[in-house]
Amino acid sequence: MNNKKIIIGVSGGVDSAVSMKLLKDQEYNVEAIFMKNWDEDDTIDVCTVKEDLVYVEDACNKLSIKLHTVNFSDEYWNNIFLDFLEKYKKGHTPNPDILCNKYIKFKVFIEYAEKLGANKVATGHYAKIVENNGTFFLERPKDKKKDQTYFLHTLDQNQLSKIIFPLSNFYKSEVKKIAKSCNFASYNRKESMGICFIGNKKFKKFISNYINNMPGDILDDNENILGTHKGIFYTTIGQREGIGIGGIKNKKNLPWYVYKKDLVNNKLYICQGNNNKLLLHNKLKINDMHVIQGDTNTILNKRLECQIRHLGEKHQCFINKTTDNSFFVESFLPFKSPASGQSLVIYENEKCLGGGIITNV
RNA sequence: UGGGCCGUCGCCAAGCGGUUAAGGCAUCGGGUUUUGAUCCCGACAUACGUAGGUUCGAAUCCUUCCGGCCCAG
Repeated sequence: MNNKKIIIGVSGGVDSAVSMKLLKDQEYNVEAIFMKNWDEDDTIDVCTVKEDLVYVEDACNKLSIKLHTVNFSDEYWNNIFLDFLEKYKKGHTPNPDILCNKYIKFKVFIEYAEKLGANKVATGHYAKIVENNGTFFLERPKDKKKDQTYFLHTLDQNQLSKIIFPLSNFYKSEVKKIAKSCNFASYNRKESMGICFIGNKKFKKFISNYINNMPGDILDDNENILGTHKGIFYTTIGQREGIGIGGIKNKKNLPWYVYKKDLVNNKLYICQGNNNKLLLHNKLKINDMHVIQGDTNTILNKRLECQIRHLGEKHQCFINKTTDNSFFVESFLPFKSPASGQSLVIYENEKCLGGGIITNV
């Protein structure tokens, strides 16, 4: 039993608590790690870390699992947050949670687990890992509505070989039932959302602490000035909320969406209607392409599927290499409001093949 | 200064004598979502530029004034 030592990363939510329980049932020697990746004194207010820890301790106690607490704030700051800020300052919209999985949850965390004598780690992600003759594949989980492969597409063979996702064949509803039967305090806890270190609903306020926002013009596609924005960094492509443009004479009664940001002139361009052509793009340029298995040639010139956001619309697509070593992804169904900095993730049936960063359109 | 038009929620905008004064946008609150967004649901004018009048009854008719626009000048 002791050679089946596994370290599980826990968050305080039901998913990781139930994952512990499932691993325990499989007679693993389970120990838990609660990662702290942010020093809460830097956040705006709400410190959820303490509260999370209460739930974690509750589950660990009920399962008699040893709990370790680690602080990866420095690693997080250096590997993720600085990059995150850098991208934002360039007008991109990065996805820190993807980087967090790549550099923290499945790198620093694995290294730490190995020091504790475990050769396997687990998390409560909804995703599946399948091994075939020594090659590991990342696949969509049973519960398609909770599919988190989008956030995990940067993992490599080495990482996948060490990970177990206990929830790969469970529906969320089943997980909740198990949590209830185990009497975990977290069983009906509200899901936490938003970037891990910010929490929900505070994004603009948060980002303004790190980036200077200057007011500027809001224009339509004919260069008519429609209003003033509070700062171009507050916004992202496809955004509706917060633009503050009301009804305008001789314009349609449709909401306005950001379709372009002009960093140089600090101008924000908006258009009306969720399906406005200005928001739609059939071809995206992708950088930093990562492929989970094999090399990037394996994804070229064949019909694949991709999505540009978590749980987003699935696009049939073809991928080509560009002359400058980037990739073009073409889709018949246009991508709606693609934002540079966001990730495009590629699939073939149930398999997640990898993905890259949208650079421009 | 003559002539014409117009002033209804933060913004657009219906209503033209009896309506609980449409609707959209914005905003706010909630739901969905381990990024940013999107999306969904809910809230949101006892009040119709002002002061009088007509009428059983006015945002709707008349007059005063205030404000804005257009054409003449």
